[in-house]
Amino acid sequence: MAARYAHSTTPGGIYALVRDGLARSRADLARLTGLAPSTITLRVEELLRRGYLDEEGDGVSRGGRRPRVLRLARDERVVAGVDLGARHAAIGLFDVAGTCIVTRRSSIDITRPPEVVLRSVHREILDALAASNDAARRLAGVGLSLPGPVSAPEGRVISPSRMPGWNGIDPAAILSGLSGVPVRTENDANAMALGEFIATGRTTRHMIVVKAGSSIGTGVIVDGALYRGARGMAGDVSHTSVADGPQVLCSCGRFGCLDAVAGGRSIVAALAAAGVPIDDVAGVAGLASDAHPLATRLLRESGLRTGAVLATLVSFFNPERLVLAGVLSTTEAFVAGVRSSVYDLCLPMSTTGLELAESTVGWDLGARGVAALALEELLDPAAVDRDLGKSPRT
Amino acid sequence: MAARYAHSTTPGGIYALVRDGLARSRADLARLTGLAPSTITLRVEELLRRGYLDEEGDGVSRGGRRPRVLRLARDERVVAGVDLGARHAAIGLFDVAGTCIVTRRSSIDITRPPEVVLRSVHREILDALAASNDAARRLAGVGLSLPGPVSAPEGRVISPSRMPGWNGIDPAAILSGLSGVPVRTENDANAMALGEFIATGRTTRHMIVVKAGSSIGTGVIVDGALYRGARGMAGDVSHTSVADGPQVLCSCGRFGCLDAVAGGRSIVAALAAAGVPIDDVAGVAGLASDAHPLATRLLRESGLRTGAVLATLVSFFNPERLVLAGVLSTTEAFVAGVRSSVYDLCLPMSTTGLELAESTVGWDLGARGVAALALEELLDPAAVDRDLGKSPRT
DNA sequence: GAAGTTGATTCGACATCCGCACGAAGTTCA
DNA sequence: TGAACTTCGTGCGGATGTCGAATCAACTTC
Repeated sequence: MAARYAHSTTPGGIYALVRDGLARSRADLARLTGLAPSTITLRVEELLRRGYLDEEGDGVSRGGRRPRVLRLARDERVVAGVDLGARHAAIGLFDVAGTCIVTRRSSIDITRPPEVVLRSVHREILDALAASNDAARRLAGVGLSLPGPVSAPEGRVISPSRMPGWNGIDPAAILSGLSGVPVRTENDANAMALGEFIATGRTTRHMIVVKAGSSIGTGVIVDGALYRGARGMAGDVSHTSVADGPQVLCSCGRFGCLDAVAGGRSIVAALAAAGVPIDDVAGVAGLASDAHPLATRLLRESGLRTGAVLATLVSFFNPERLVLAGVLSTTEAFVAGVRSSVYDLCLPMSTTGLELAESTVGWDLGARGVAALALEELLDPAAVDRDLGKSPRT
Repeated sequence: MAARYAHSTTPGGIYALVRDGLARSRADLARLTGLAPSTITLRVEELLRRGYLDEEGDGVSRGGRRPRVLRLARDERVVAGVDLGARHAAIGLFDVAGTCIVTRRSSIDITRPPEVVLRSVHREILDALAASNDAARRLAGVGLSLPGPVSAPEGRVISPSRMPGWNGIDPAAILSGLSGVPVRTENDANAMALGEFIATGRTTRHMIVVKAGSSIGTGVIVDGALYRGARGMAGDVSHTSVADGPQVLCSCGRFGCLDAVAGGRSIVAALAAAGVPIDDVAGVAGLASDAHPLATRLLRESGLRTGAVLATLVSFFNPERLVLAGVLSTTEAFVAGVRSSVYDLCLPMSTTGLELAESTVGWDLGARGVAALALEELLDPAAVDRDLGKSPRT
């Protein structure tokens, strides 16, 4: 968070502090930026005059005069966060203040051509917008989360194992062409990490968020910002070998990859082989909640194996939080398995002070995260600086 | 590097740019900071007047007027970088410009009590200083690198497997008490990562440096700065389980840890068991350079196993460079093993653009890195800002 | 030797930000 | 029900810092 708001003394920086909910009054801003109250007054006045900020009325007193609460100026702009899974899409609409207007789920088939999938996504967005009972609202940006590697900074899909026909595609360009608004593409685990980071008040410095669903991936927060690595591939552990795991053939051609021995898809397959045919990963969780013995055992094993890889990552990365998200982590068995492995395989020095928790946000975690990404672009502090004719400070 | 020099428009920032060799002239500073040349003139003038900087004469022309080369003001202050291994200490003395005055190695026994070891280290530093033929020089700071986990920000040694009697110790306090100067403690792999980062011009954004010696550890550079994690434990992979490794009992009580199946100590033990008694890890490298079959095979296996863990880290962290350092990585067999594993186990998307190289710096890599840490404290940009009466900018 | 480049300085104009005093609007406690 | 204290926000003068343009300086190229 320190890193993220290093430039917070510019008008755009002040704007961002309000946008992200870190400051709600002029006094907050003065504290956070270190600027003199008088300076803040001038800056805020300008932002109010230009229509970037709004006053909401008085807040609660902290023992003295009540602060005058600031918020982003309400306007008609709306961003969509779209989290595409293998078979479902989660779509959320948010106003510029980041408040959720509506979320919905719909069925898709990610194996269909990008144009087809994205056209249907676009229709869903427009439909949700129309259903929101405010004709003035208009779409101003989209964040798109995909279940596969996305290169940075280009935003292209790179060799996705579960999305045939998407390799090398730039989905942002397609969806932007359909919708006429800027689109930001991100990997699903990264989107969830960002969503979790925001949901917990942007306070965690170093965090790993695990997306345990059909496949298993991680998103990484370093120093209060999403970490993408050199090419945007950071966090992709689905083809990591699991120590002591069974030598199952993986789609990548190797044996014993995490995805192949612990991913939700592998559990579905194992259940099917045992004569328990279910539709998808959600079905596994359903079975587990009914105390289905085999499903529970498979989930626990999946957790143990996932935990084995996470243990390595925890040792290496020494995060302060490790968050479990995704369908599998809604089951007690999986979570218990992860806990067991991590605490067994990590040295105490790595796990003391480590908070290992399940995400409290539900199925729209990724949509929220990727919407924040779109908002970030829409409400660009640098653009505010430009508008106010200030050169961005170092 | 962007992150490190985000505050570079303050006097201290300008000082740091010169200190770290990124700027050698006023024109360089103007380019790097974005400040107007006139502003740079004023700032530099102040720094010259205050005795922080010096002019060295003219540099080489780039097609126009020759730049007037700036450097840190020469003074009598010297910092020591001390890299303690299990049996040897590497000591380097550096002037404030970071120029190496002298390096030397000496024998130590890290299993002896901290006070004893550090007293001998202190004597060595004073001895080296006395031998440097400049009576005016005086010690002003020490960086201390240790072969075990060091907590951050406290700088205490945490459950080191090879340093009995050091647990919970604050070596900086002891050595500071002996020498009367500030001491900074750091883990050895972190020190090497910093040394490598500096030796390659501070240009790499995301990097993993592997210290492969008696034991195996990593140091991590994120966004151009040493990454320590939540508690300073980042990079410690010595007790990570190796996929498909032999189930050797490790000092931590588990089986198949990286240290136990690939660390130099394990190779020495394996050679001894086979009737090839050698002194230490350096002996293994010696044997390998004489094409000793067993030593070579063991080194290659060690490389393969180390590479297996590194493959996971590369997938997770997506660095732009992976650097091999330490005694083992001076052998072709070990390096070949690492390369083989990494390229076998990583997806191409993680290794395209990955530079996998051996460090070009020798045995004093860690000493250089940790000396830079001491210099950083000694030549604190914030102190310069304070001295010049400027408030540090955001 | 003229033209073009690069490096560095001078100086006036301008914008910014702070310090401080002050006003506004609360809470706490006798 | 005040008095004292706290927190929040504003107005104004002045110190400070930064920039821009012009200029000088010194070298390379042709």
